[in-house]
Amino acid sequence: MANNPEMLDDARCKEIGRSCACYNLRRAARATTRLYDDFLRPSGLRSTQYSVLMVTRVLGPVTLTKLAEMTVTERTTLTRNLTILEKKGLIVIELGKDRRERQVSITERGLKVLLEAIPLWEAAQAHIEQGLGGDRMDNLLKDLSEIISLSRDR
Amino acid sequence: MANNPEMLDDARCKEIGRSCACYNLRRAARATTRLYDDFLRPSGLRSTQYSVLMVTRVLGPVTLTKLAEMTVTERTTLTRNLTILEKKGLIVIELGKDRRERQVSITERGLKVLLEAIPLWEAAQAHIEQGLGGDRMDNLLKDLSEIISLSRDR
DNA sequence: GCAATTTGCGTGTATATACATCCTTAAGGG
DNA sequence: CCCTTAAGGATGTATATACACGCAAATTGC
Repeated sequence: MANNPEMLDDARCKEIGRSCACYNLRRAARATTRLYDDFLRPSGLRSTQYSVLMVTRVLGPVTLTKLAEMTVTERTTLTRNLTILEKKGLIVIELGKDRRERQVSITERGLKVLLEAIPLWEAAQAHIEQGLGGDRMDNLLKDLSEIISLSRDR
Repeated sequence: MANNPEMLDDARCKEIGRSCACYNLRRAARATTRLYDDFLRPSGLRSTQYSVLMVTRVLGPVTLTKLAEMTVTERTTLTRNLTILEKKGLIVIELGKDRRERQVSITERGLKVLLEAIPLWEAAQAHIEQGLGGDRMDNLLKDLSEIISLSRDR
């Protein structure tokens, strides 16, 4: 493979386009996001909102920073995402004992919406899982997990 | 596995969080985007901009719609992304023979910036590729391609 | 116990993303 | 040729994302 930094030929560019982890992960993320958004539409939740709500449900009252770590999201991004869920009445954000912290919890209404959304999510997930096959799916999830770790430590 | 739509127990929620293709693809995409953005910073390009520029370089003068299909992006999203690259002088957008179409081409300046960015991209890519291993990487790219196909046909 | 540092968050700004909707141009049908 | 339909784009609005920067509270060093 030519690696001359002065070279910018067609074949080399095509290879980069084909093999770029970031490009292809982003493309796949956009594609699946549209699929899941489509299925989730009746619930009024977008894919991101569904995920954040579900993680909040699992982690119970949890700080913003912890939630950001779990979801691999910038704190400042999550602040804005949470504001939307709060306005919808699906979560509450309260001051912790440590008054710098914000404790995030799901509300009754949030649980109700989540319960409605789960079958919709399952339909989207089944579409992908059945198409890809269980083994490939498990493998993919492991690879994605590894990719996250690799991207973090540098 | 319990599948009762009334159930919302902890274990089931955790399983959903662990296995959701959309959630995990988005997390991985965010993680890699930060990594690649970090490496690409000296070039002044973000990951998305680098990708669009590279695809434009490969496809030559290409219409907006075609570019949107390739990158799995909404036409309306790409319109805005391209505007930024145009303002930077890295691409030009011209009317085609069919005057509804917009023909997108990379400029000399765009080629120059791309040439600077490629070694930076290679460093980021190497970090992932070496960490994951060539075989797993190839496999991942195939899976992502399949995921895109699956997400499209419904 | 106070000053310096660290930790946890929010805001300003820019980019990225998509849907609904509208405009313009091309293609077809008679 | 005109009318209808389809195709290609742009704009309005909302959400998603991240970095630089600033603020307040907690922690640490001495």
